[in-house]
Amino acid sequence: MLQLYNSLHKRKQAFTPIEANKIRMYVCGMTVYDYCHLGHARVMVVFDMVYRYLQAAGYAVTYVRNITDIDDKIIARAHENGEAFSALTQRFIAAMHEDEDALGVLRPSAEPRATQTIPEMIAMISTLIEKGYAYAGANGDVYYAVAKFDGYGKLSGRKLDDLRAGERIAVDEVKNDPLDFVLWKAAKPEEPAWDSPWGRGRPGWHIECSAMSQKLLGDRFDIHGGGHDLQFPHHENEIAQSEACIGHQSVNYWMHNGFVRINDEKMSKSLGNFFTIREVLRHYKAEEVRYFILNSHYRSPLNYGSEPLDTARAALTRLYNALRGLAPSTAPVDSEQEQRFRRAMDDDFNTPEAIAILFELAREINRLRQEGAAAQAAEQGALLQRLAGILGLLATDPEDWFKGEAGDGGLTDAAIEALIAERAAARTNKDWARCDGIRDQLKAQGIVLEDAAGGTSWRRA
RNA sequence: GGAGACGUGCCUGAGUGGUCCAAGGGAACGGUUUGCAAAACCGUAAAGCCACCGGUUCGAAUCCGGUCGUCUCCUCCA
Repeated sequence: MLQLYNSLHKRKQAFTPIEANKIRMYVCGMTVYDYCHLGHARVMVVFDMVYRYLQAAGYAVTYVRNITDIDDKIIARAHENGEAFSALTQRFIAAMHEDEDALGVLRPSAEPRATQTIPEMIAMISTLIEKGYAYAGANGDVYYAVAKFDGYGKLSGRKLDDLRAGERIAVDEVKNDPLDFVLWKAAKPEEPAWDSPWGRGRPGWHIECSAMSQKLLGDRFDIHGGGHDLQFPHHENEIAQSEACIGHQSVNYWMHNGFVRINDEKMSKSLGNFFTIREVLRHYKAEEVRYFILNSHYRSPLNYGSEPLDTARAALTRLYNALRGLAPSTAPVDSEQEQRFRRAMDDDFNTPEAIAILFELAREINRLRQEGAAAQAAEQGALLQRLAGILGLLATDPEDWFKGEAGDGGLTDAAIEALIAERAAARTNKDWARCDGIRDQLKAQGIVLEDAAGGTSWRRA
């Protein structure tokens, strides 16, 4: 029985889908004006893990993750670059897809774009005005009247009075209430704009998600996810918009993932302390990054640094080592390990616990191997691969993982094999000096040799 | 100022009333294996009371209160 932490109620709850065996899930995606950083990577990987696990658990999952492709920052950046905003967003959408593919993130069922959902947004805003939840300002902007919505603050645990007491709310004479937020922004000349009943303009950020989720998932869906920082105001505003519009609850479970941090500080664009995914992938394999993310619980803070990534590398080396050279086989069904794996995952996606079970399997495989039980080892190997696959791990062929690619100026596979053959001859002659010389020579070039009963294998460290 | 989260070994990271003298990974130490290594297996050590203080309970890392510390949100942010 899946239990998940619902941010709306601040506790774990048993998960019950709206429709039996089906799940509709929406996650707030990226605003595409720059390369994705590790914080984005965490959202991608975490919800990819959720998506994979829910499917493995037997649900038919419709997973929607939007793309915000119109926004102030996009307009500003395009202006700086002297290019059309659509050219900018197209480029960064492509880059985002490259990063996702590298990280083994499955494409969502749908990736709606804000600019392709404008009519739905306009319709929704119109409904909100009709129902008295929104009003058009004198300047052509349309605002949501926060005070009109009774449940405002229920997700983020805020009270209107507390918000008003905050010093950071700017006074704005166009708004009836400083807390009101914009649904439609009148366009300045030269800015991208769409026609609307309130004049040419563009949608506010919050209405985008309400409209896109409703368009693709309907008035009521199961799970809504996103980064923890979106809880307020973005998700709070989404609730206000969607629920005022349809007249009932729209999302059953809200999930928020924790931040990636640098030296105990949130990694963010505004702080400037971020690493892009592609930067990190120059030093580490994508699977190491994925392991690093999944090795802590999705709601915990995650500190980025070289040590945890190195640890991830060592951990994956151990797991792949267990799989190396195993014959293809069929995994046992409903084994004790699999049950425990599922129990861990059912407990609000406890991936660290689930990963611990992968290591137990690795140990078991190595043990069986030593005992000469090759067939059983292969079965457990198949199980290890299947369970890891639910996390999007261990999908690479072990040989490829270990051998990787020869870097610039590095030894080719053939050159390495030749030296190993030469060393094998020296071994037969018990010419240990020559043997060790070759091994040291290779080691100096990042090649590690491992002698086993069946012969010598090697890996790029 | 308001709201909230967190504080577990050398590092990382689970565990949220008894099965915990606390999982898993990394690092360390010993043994087996190896020509020697590496990898692997077996084992050991490492958290003297799970930030600190007090309370509830037959029993707490786990619940409650306080203290200290760290972080987040209240402005765009995943």
